[in-house]
Amino acid sequence: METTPAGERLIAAASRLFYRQGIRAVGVDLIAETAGVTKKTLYDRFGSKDALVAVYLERRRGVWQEFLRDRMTGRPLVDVFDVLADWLRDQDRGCAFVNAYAEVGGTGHPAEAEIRAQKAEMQAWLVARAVAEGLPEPVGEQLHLLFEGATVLATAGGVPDAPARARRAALTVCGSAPTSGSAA
Amino acid sequence: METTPAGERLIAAASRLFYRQGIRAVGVDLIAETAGVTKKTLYDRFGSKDALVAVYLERRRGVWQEFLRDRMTGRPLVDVFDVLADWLRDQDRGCAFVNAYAEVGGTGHPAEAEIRAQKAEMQAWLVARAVAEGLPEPVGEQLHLLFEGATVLATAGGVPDAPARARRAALTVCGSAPTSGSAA
DNA sequence: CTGCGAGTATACCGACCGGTGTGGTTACGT
DNA sequence: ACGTAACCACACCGGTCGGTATACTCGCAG
Repeated sequence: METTPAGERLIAAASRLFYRQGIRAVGVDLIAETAGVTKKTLYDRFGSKDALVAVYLERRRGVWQEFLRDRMTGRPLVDVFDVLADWLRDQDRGCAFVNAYAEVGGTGHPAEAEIRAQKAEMQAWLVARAVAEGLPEPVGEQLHLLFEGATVLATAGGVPDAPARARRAALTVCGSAPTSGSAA
Repeated sequence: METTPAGERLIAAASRLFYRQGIRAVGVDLIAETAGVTKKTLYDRFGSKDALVAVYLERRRGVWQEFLRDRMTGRPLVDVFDVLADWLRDQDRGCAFVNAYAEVGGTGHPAEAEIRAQKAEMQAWLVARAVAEGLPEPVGEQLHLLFEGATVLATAGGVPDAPARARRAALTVCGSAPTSGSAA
């Protein structure tokens, strides 16, 4: 989605507001006002609030993926949990896609495709990296479970060190770690 | 929270509607109408929509915990992921507490306490069961990560067999399983 | 110099939001 | 017989919702 300068300001304003306050909690009037733009411009660019929501998620998907790639170059896969911890320091409302699903899931909203796409993209990335380190594909999928679990527990669960716990679990799952005290 | 017959019908209606459509998406008029009750009664019983939301989550916490205890008696801890899969067959909108956090997180909403309480309760239960099976406490916490991850991926992620994957990961974490093909 | 895309400002729409107020009816406990 | 809790019906409140309409200005490319 490319757009005009006013369109960019609208996306920026909507992104901040949607993430911090939720999608339904933010009205189009507030978005337009925050962007220093009239409602007319919003509807000229995006056609509807729902479409703007989809663009918001599409952009956020790109931002996260770039952050991830930048921070992970040259580091072992388990460091993905340290990168997550860093990300969550600023993004204290958790996963925007999980949050969006909570609001629009199962309604046929255009954002649903973006949500599924982000989860699929993340899983594909983890599996690819796992395989590159000589690990079997299912291990990459299991790391994805730990990754999503850590995100949820660090935010909604109020467990700040969830990513660190996930890292330790990941070492076990990857086979390079202590298998607990009661290994049969 | 105990209440009158009309109050119970309101909680039942609110629970169904909040879970399926989201909290902000459901108005008090609809809740009252669905319960076959006037708005006045709703406000006489609960005082505000926010308070009703908190009661909704409080009740749901109890329902899940009962479901969990019933289904898990006499079964090994890893079966918790089978129980989750069963639960999610009906509850296809995922975790009500994660969803609620998406809508009210960080706003001082009375529901926040209930959300945190549910996650703490679930973790405590897993840790207790893990310890009872001779596993160290951190393993119980790691199972919690897998549990939350599986819930998210099975719903928002569109990965129906996420609980099954989590079960396999759990076997590794518990130390009673294949440690992947490339164990150093 | 003209046409057009991007933007401004403002006013409006019907519908719905959470919440309150008034008044009346039934049932039960004392 | 009286008070009270629980409910009903209905009407009302100011505010906000997503979305549309009209009319005007500016810069730029043909």
